[in-house]
Amino acid sequence: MTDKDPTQAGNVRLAIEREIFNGLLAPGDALEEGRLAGRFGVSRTPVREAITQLAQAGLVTKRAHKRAVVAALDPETLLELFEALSELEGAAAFLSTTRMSEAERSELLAIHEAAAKNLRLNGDPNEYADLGFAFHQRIVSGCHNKVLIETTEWLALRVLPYRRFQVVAPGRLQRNQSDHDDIISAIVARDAAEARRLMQRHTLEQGDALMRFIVLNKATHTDFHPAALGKEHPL
Amino acid sequence: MTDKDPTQAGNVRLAIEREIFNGLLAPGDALEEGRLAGRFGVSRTPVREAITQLAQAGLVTKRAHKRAVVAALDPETLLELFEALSELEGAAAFLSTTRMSEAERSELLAIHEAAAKNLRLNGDPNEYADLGFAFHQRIVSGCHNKVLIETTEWLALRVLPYRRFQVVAPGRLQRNQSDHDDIISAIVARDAAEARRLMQRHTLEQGDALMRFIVLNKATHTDFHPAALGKEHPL
DNA sequence: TCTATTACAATTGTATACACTTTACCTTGA
DNA sequence: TCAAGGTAAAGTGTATACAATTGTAATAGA
Repeated sequence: MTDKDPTQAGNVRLAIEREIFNGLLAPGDALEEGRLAGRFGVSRTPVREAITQLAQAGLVTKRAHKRAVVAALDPETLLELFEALSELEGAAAFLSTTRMSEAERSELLAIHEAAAKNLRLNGDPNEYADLGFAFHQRIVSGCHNKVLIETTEWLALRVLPYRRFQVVAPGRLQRNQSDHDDIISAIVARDAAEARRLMQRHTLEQGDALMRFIVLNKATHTDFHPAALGKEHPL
Repeated sequence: MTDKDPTQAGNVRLAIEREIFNGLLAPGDALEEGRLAGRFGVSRTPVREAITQLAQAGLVTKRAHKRAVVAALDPETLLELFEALSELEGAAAFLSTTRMSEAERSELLAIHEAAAKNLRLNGDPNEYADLGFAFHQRIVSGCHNKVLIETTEWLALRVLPYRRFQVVAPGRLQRNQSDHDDIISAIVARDAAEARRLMQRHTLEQGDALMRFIVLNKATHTDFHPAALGKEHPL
């Protein structure tokens, strides 16, 4: 357990969050307070508090007197999430174009080039996914608006368990990289409006690609479980 | 207490929320669990759960072993909130222009005209404020994207205690109404891009106007307390 | 055999008790 | 008088016990 947060409720919250992202807890799984309490060696109280926080964050759904379950995103909500996210990331790109410090800009460029190199040399797709995530994250944080950053990351958190699997679609990596190329160009040219337009379209297309992948594979939520997906798709 | 939500934690949460918006609880005020429990006639447990939810929503801040306090928005954060909100409301306006049903559009027009009439006849400013809020709210809900709607309302909630006082600035009402005029025109003309641009600028200017009002009056957060403001500004 | 009703088990919601941390005040010394 | 330390009071964090609600399964009736 992490020792960063002094309160057990916080630790439990992080632990559950981690299990959701790892896939140990898949969307749809029930979160029983008693069982979790036993598993983490605490009483139900901090577990309950952790679940309350996660519910407010949208990662789990919770109705009165019913078991909390890991939020299962139906396709419609998933699309809505990406649409909203695309607007926020587009806005962030717009602001970042003029607000990023020189250091931030060069760091973003370094990440982009590392991703390009990874792609050229057929590197680890997992590493490429991480670099892609870092790319988005840096553009968002570059807008220097804490509220906007928090809000964007809040939404990104909810699609994170799904977003990882977009890269398995054929040709997605190249398309992704060329999108990033264009976005970088706009930022370097200080064309904020163009950066917004490209970033928004890019994120929206990520969502569409993921949706296609889901529909084509008739995949249910649990199929995204890393344990169930790991063998077929060496991500 | 509302009987809609069967759980007491939910009731307490709504009650505290209401007190924050009413001004009974001003930004900076401490939320003591024991005292609130006594006041609402419940134990500390549901109160604590309610506070956890409010903290996650950003309405109160809470650190380990310290008393939770109603979130006090410093001017910088307030500006950031309006900037983020302007992007979201702009995006909603863009989408609503093409997605609103005919019924929704005519309802929006009705609200707008009621506001115009109120202004022409020097009606109750309080009613005008409500109509203005409804105007924004309808444009947001018209985008038919639940995630975007929730996110926008989540941010709007945080500025709500402050947003009401913008109208006291001289000439704000007329300017506000003419902005709404232009937005309506763009929506009626199905010019989504223009609707976005106008809506975004409008919300951003609302924030600026509020900021000016704050700075000019050297107002601290508690000065926004309705009880302290009510006499001077017959809102 | 199927359906509905009822009793019971499992789980959540709330209250209370206790431990730990922080805060405030008071004492004590210079 | 003021600073420093300590002690008590207040408040939060957690555990446990109990109440209330829901899911479930078994039984009775058609």
